Order: sequence, then C-alpha cells, then structure tokens
Amino acid sequence: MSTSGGVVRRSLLDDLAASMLDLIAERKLASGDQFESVRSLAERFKVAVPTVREALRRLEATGAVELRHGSGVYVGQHIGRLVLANPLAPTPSADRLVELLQARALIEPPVAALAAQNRTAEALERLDERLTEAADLIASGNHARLAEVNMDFHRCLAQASGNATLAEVVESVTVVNVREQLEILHIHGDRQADLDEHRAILDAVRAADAELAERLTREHLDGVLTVVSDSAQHP
Amino acid sequence: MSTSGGVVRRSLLDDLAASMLDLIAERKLASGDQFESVRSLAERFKVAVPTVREALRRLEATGAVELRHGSGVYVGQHIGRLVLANPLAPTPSADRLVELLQARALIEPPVAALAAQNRTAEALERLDERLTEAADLIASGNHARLAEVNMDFHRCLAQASGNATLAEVVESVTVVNVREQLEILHIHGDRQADLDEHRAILDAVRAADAELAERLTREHLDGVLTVVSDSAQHP
DNA sequence: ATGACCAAGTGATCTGATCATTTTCGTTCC
DNA sequence: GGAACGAAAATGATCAGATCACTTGGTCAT
Repeated sequence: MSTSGGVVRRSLLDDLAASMLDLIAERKLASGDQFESVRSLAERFKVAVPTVREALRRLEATGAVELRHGSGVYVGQHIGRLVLANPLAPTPSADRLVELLQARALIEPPVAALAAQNRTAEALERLDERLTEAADLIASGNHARLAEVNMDFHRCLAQASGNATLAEVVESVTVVNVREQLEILHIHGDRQADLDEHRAILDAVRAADAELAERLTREHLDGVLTVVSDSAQHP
Repeated sequence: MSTSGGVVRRSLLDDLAASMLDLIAERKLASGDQFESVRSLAERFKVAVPTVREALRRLEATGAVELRHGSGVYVGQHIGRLVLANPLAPTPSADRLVELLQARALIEPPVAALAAQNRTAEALERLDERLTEAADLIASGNHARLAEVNMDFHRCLAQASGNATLAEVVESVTVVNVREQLEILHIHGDRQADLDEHRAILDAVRAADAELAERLTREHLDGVLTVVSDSAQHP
C-alpha cells in the first residue's frame, strides 16, 4: 500500500482488459457483434500481441468476448453479467449434485412467485414455446435435447421475474450439465410427468397466482431432488 | 459436429487449462499453495511460454490460480467453485443495485432458515466474531471496514447452511462493493440498528429457530432495500 | 542481532516470425 | 445467370528467444 489513497498497483494487463471493456461499451456493441482483431488492438493500445491475447483470454473466461479462429474477436454472451457459472468447474460429484438441487429447490420457488407477479406477454410466449418443443421431443424420443429444453424452461421462468440478477443466479445453477449427471446416476424420471408439472407452473404464472406458482415449483424441484438423492445413495 | 461422439474440437489451450487443473487436483493442492513456475509448466507440457500464460490467465479469471509477480503461480481462492461473481463486472447502476438487493432479499432469508437447522459450533463462533469486530469498528468509526465485515456476516451465515452451492451464490451477490455504491447514493443507514439486527439473527440461528431466523433476515434486508430504493429515486 | 545489499528465481512484456482456419471474391464451368 | 471451385487475404494460434521488473532469501558489515 505505497500509493496514496490505497490504490493498489494495477498491472498493464488489468488496464488493458478494462480498456477493452470500455471500448466495447463506448461502441455500444452487443453480444455476437464483431469486435476488433488482435493485431489491431495491439496497435491501438501500443502493446505487444501476446499481451493483448492474455487480456482477451481473461475476458473470454468470463464470457465477455469470444475468439473465433480465422474469423475474429466477438462480443460474448455473458458481457455485463454480475453472476456467472464457473466455465472451468469440474464435473460435480453426486453429493455436490444433490447440494446443487437443494439450492435450486430453495431459490427457484420464490423466483417463480415473483415471475407470476411480473410476467409479460413475451415471457409467457417464450415459456409456452419451451413446453411445445418439449412435447415434440418427448414424442420424437430425443432425450438429450429434451433435458436441455427443460432446463431452459427454468431459465425463462427466472427471466420472467424481471430481475436480471435472479435470472443470472438461476442460469448459473442450471448450466451444469445435469442431464449427463443424471444419466451417469442411471436416473430416468418420468418425462411426461415433468412436462405436466411445467405446464401447471406456467398456468399458475399466467394466472398471476404467485402462491400457486411457488408451491408447484417447490413440489416439482423437491420431486426431482428426492429421485436424485435416493439414487445418489444407491449408486 | 464432425468428430464421432459429438466431441467438439478442443484447442491446445483447452487441453492445457484442463491439464493444469488436473495437475493441481492430482497433487491435492489447496488454496494458497504454490503451484509451478510458468517456465516449468511450459517444459512439462511441451508448449511455449506465451501459450502457458494464456491458459493461466483463463484459470486466473475464474479464481483457480493466482499469478504473483516475482514470486510464482499459486492456487487461487475460488478453485472448484460452481458459481462465481464476475470479476470483471462493471460498477452497477442504481437500478441494478436495487435489483441485486431484491435478489438478496429473496434468497438469503430461506438460507438463514437452513442455517438455523444445520449450524455447527464453529459456524456460530465465526458469526460471533464478525459481530464482535463490527461492534469495535462502530466504536472506532472505521465505516469502510465495517461495511466489509457486515457483508462477511451474511456470507458466514450462508456457509452455516452447510450447502456450499448456496454459500457460493450468496458470496457472489455480496462481493459487489455495495458499500462504495451506498456512499455514492449518499445513503447512511443506522449502523447500530444494523448490528442489533445481525445480533438478533444470530440468536435465532443459535436457538435453531428457523422460522424466526428467516423472518428476521427478511426484515433486515427489506429494510436495507427500502432505504436504498428510496434513495435511488431521489439522487 | 539487525540492517543494508546483492543475486537467483520468477512473472511481465516485447519482438517477430510461422502455421491453421475462416472468409472473401474472382474465376470457371454448366 | 448461377453454382461450384479455388486462390488470396484476413485473422487467430502457436512458437522461439530475449529483456525488464519484482520478490525472496542469503550474505555481509555493523
């Protein structure tokens, strides 16, 4: 703490990463937009290419940018987020998986209640699309994609709450590839029952019945939790 | 999806980052332990130094490792976590801050209830320490440090729930430097009242009264939320 | 003992080049 | 005219080696 004001020494890399984020903000670039080439950034900031790349790797790890070989640097999907799922997280153990579901069972029900109060027409439509697609996937037997769409239902539900931070939290605890885990644990829940439960939740949200939406979501997740934790004990 | 089994092309960097995490796991290194020098890693994996550094920057961004100039590479504080606070997140706007507090007011009360059920002697002691330190800081007038300790109380409370994932979520939504934000918004809550509320929460947790712990935590956060959202409307 | 100093280890950054992939666009062939 | 092909440009990925800056631990004089 030698500098005045308690300002710690910022490395060149820290400045670079921050400057690049500023540049993206200045230009009002959105997710998916092309940014600038590595060489061009090196010139702009008067630093060497490897240094720019280190800074970009840091941004990349948080989903702020994306590097596509032969194509360019693009703005990432998670730019501006406060809460993130660890992209380098190891495959969770059975215990950790149970813990994760407990966390979801605790967080998501009140989020569903909030969604029932704040839902918009667009959000309801998005949720409806997920259920339609899920029904099709059950019919076609594409269980891998089905699991993904079902997870997406929960994420859309959180988005319907109108609170971006809550949506980020729910997204973070649902990105973990639970499907893969469930298959490893030889768990195969009743897919039709899952769909019916999701339908009931959406109906409650549509009817703006916060209490019901909360209860149904809790029952839904508790049901999943029961199945999984039983299986975790008998591997 | 050209390769069999749906395995997408993994770049050298992906392999490197994963291999380094494996190496850390193999050696059972814990947070704070020294890892290996950049040059040594480059030799071990038969790649160039800049490549190793890119991989390390990626790990660093998620808190898996830490690079200390002139000293070495160390295992980071957040290794193995599933949920993270974005280390590159911009300073949140007033609206975003209100949203963040709403999220906390929704998540933390049930977490407190869980903590009341699962708390250990160690967890209670840690919580007690925070309150003792907070009381000292109020007396000494160190308000900056006080805000940090108060945040830490909430994190310790989440840890007392026994659910690491929930602890990570709560940590993620409390690391944002709310203190700084509050000062910007010219908010100065009643510090003694805050301490008293924290004391009451701890008492409820110690008495294993889940319902009371939940209610007190909700009232506490709703109170903060009210003050902040009022201030956000009158800047 | 204690302090100043120095040297080895290590991260930080630079320079410049080569390889791999994607994209673009002109050419050719139907 | 349009589609398939292929060369060239743009761009990211990786390498090699060198130099600068910081930390640390030991040495040495006091």
